[in-house]
Amino acid sequence: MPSTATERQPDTLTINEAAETSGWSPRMLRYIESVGLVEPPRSASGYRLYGPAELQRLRTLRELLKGNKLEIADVGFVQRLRDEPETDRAVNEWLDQQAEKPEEVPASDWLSWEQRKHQQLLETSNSKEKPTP
Amino acid sequence: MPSTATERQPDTLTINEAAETSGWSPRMLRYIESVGLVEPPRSASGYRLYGPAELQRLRTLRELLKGNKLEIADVGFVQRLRDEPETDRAVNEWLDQQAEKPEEVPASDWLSWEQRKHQQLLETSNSKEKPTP
DNA sequence: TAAACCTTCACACAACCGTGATAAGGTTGT
DNA sequence: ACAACCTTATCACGGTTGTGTGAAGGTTTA
Repeated sequence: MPSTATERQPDTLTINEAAETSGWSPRMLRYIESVGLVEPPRSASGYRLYGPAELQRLRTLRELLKGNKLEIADVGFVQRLRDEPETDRAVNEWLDQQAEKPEEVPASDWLSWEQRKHQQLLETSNSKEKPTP
Repeated sequence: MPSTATERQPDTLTINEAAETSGWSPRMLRYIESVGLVEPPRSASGYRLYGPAELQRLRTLRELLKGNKLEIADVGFVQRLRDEPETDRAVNEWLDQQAEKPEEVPASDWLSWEQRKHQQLLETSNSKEKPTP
């Protein structure tokens, strides 16, 4: 039989294989995908195909969470703050208000930094579509 | 009777008064304090004393949450990221890994921005003690 | 075709979050 | 001294997170 378009690449793993080599359970791989942290491509019939990049992300995610006392939702929240610079700016402004001992910190430093940051964010973010998984 | 050191300033409110004028319930004022977002000073006998600054923060917090679909814990988490620049850096690096289409974005921009950011953070953060409430 | 995968959906459950209510006890003010 | 506050601590309860288990059904492969 000739090779078709749906043929599996040599180093793409299916979900149970990826689960074994990454340490996550299949259930958690689906959950992590639903949160938007590691979204593997799909085969023509809908199977998740984990490649080396996804496996690497899954392993480093594990270390990230364990090493910093973080939860999956926390990382998802930071991702949301990147996608919504206005929200990020609003929260940071509110927190700045707290530290506002006006004679100690000019605060314009913080503001200009925030502005640079979001400008970079907009310049850098290219093609962030979520095609309704 | 002569004035003592514990005499209340004219524009400091006790918790129930602060609750009425801020819209939060007394319960939530204690909760918000436990999360570390608005920590009013205490009288000699332990009563919370809300001044104009605290009331302002409580009102803007309300708007912040409603306007951005945020929860109290979310704001607390951003505060934690400010207190722990290493954690913030770790999460952002992990998220950068995802967007790493190396031929499109130099990524050194992002890195240098992150470095500027945390340098500013360190320079700016002065006297952040939490005296075990 | 039948086993062994995969898919989504749903029930379950401990742990925590936001919130109220309530109890037991100290403080303030008249 | 007594009412009206304040304090901390606890029970409660619906909602979310992180996780397992299982059902009902498509796909791959021997």
